Amino acid sequence: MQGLTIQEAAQTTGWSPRMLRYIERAGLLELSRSESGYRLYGPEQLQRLRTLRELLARLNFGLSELGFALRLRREPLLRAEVDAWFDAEPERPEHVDPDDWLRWEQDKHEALIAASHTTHMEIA
Amino acid sequence: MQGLTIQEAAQTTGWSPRMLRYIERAGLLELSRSESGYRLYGPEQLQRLRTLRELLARLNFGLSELGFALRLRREPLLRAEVDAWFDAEPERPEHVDPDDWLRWEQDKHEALIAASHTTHMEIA
DNA sequence: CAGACCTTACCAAAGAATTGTCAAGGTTTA
DNA sequence: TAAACCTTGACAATTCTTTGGTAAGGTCTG
Repeated sequence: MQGLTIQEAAQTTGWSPRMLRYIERAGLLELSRSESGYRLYGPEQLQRLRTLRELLARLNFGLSELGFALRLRREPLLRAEVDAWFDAEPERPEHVDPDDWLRWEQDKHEALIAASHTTHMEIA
Repeated sequence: MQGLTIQEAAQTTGWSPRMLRYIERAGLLELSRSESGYRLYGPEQLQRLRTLRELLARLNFGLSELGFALRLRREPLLRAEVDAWFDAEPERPEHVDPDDWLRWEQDKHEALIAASHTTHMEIA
């Protein structure tokens, strides 16, 4: 039987079994199955799961967001429409006070979603 | 004073004033401001707001997801890491039962997140 | 100056995503 | 066969996002 069972995989990756199923369900990891339907985690899957943990923690986003990134790669139409929306007619806003981009100390949670946009735009 | 005020913009776009501020805060729309700090919505902004409504409804995703798409374009590092994760060593899973991809009638909410991956993969 | 706007900040209701847990039933292994 | 796994499905606690208010104070217009 090639690969670890879900419980073993959980131990070595730090995810709970519940989450491992969730991640699979979200389309973020493909698994092989044993004859009888058991999930089988190989070295590559384990590696990806560990990397995943790191990514989410380090870059500050969640599974649903990664799920959307996946949609963007799998659905060219979606990708196109989203790109189109972003690229539409920027029409220079005249009055963009640089203050607006430093005024980053505000509402408890609205700050969070906003913060994500600057997270990796260091002082530079 | 070039542009509609937030209340007027709300009326013609279908968003609430609260949401218009939220959208701006999320980095999804840049606005000019009047001398005294009032948000000014020009025709382009109004158009983008209407399009946005459509997009979200039609393609079935939310502001946070679009926010993440924005991060992906603005933060090349993030983009690179996410791409790298997706592209890592696919290691063919031997046993991918096509049933797994039709067994789409399940858990009340887990079905939803999963469904997003097939939404636009018609019968074809 | 009064009324009707606007601003930001905060609190909280409603919804959705995340995560645990348990039940009913099949598999593996000692 | 019994213990210790696995499967899927469901319910539910927790947490995060989305959305609406409301308060305190500034602006615009009559």
